[in-house]
Amino acid sequence: MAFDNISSIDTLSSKIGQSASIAGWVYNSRSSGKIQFIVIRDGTGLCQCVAEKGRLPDELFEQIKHLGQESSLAVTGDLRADERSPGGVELAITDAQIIHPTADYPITPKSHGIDFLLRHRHLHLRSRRQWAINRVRHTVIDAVRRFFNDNGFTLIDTPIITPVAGEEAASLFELDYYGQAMHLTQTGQLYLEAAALSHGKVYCFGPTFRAEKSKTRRHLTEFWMVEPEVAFTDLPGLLELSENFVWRIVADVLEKNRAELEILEADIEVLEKIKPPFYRLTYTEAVDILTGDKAQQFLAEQLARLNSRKDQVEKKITELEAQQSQSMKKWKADKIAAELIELRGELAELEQKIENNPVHAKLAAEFQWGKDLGGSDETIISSMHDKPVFITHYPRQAKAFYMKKCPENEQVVENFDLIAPAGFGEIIGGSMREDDYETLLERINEHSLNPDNYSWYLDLRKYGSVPHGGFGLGIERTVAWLTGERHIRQCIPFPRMLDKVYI
RNA sequence: UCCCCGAUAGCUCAAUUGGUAGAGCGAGCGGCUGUUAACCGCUAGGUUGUAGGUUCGAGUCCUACUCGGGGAGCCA
Repeated sequence: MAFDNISSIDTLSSKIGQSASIAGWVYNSRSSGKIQFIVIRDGTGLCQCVAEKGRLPDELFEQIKHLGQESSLAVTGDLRADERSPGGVELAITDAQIIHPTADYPITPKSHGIDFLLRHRHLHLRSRRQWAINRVRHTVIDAVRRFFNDNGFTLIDTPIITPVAGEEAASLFELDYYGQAMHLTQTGQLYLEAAALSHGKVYCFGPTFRAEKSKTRRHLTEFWMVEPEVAFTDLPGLLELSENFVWRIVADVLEKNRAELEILEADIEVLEKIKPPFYRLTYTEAVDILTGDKAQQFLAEQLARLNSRKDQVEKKITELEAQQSQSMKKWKADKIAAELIELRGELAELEQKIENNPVHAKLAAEFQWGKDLGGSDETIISSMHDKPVFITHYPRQAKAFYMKKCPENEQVVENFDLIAPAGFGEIIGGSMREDDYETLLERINEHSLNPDNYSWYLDLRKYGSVPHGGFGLGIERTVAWLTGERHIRQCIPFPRMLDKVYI
């Protein structure tokens, strides 16, 4: 069989009534004596293929019957519309070529633990959920590039190997560069500022590395970040740029990946509401919310909801366990056992949240003006809103040396974070940059940094300095937010995590 | 670095008070012409993470370690 007559599955619905060939892998198969159903995936979709005894050679029928999951094959047959097929189109097999029969595929159609799946990441990428997430990721990245390219930005690639830290954080991966200590980049920003004074509007997009000891669902040691930098702008201008940018990403994903979002059970209705203007809070206002009655009340309500759900789940578990002790049909007993496993999982998760709730409430209530907002604080603010929230004007002492002091209040800087709604948390961090030579030098000294390491960066303030600023958006966090995936390790094909690289 | 939880068949999980380690999926064989994580029957599959301890007896209790998950701090 030549492959030049192969149709991709996503084009089959326009060919109903015709004969077609597809090539792919066995996603699932069921046999029923003289009729077999094989669901084939080809990277563009799923197609249920039917082998009916008599319509194809007996020998082939037997071969197909014994095909394991993920066997590769090409099949030819007649296309017909059928509601019972997953894609609405069904292929009645008349011929097939088995390309590579597979036995003992490790990832079965039943559930698996995360450790097992990550050890089999090379195969896990074929699963429906991972497939859908990676398609959304593709759209997000495409939207990012299109947005900037369509709006007069020039792509500037910044180095991955850098001699100095972008921010003073010590948690960088160190590299032996011909005997000299270098680091893997944690931001392209400083270089981008140089480029912005050449092109006006620039962006960089690439992998970023952080050696922080953060073991949470929001952290990876290697992740992708896009960073625009704009000359002649101000903080309101940056906020407007960010919200239009995020809006475009959401709109593109909604337009191009509706099917994927449905597979992922993402909340499409909520995403459709994501339109500018986003909410704007200052850091001080955010602190007032956190330490005020509103947040405490919100958390108390959340706790009540969690507890009532916990009671429901516990009651259900007790009921099912009681049923289990009675005699019953085997299939029913199995169903109850499966349900129990799921409920116990949910119960464990609820208990964790119930345990964390008062801790988060305490952290929020006792929050002191001047600290950076913690993960749980962001989650609270995030959960209280249905659209992304900007938080601006953080205390100077909590932020990086290059952020521009606010002219009206020198205790704060002109920066912002964008918090995704519904509890996901920060997806963007950005600021206006200090553009005055003397002030920047002061700030470098304040942070006990060596000015010699920043001489070229300081130079930018000596020759035609202008007000400028930019931000960074984390791709994996954005994908996690849009897809409803709770952990960002699922939002990059091959995740690198604290102390853990599987493949 | 700290706190909590866990480790039982290839995978997901059971195992009552400390008393003969089970089920489903997956694999193999058989049956079934409309299945949707199909179903039904049969078969194979185990050093209960490692090391020690308590006990007549340990998957279950104790100690240490290893690995994994979640969270805090820190950070994007």
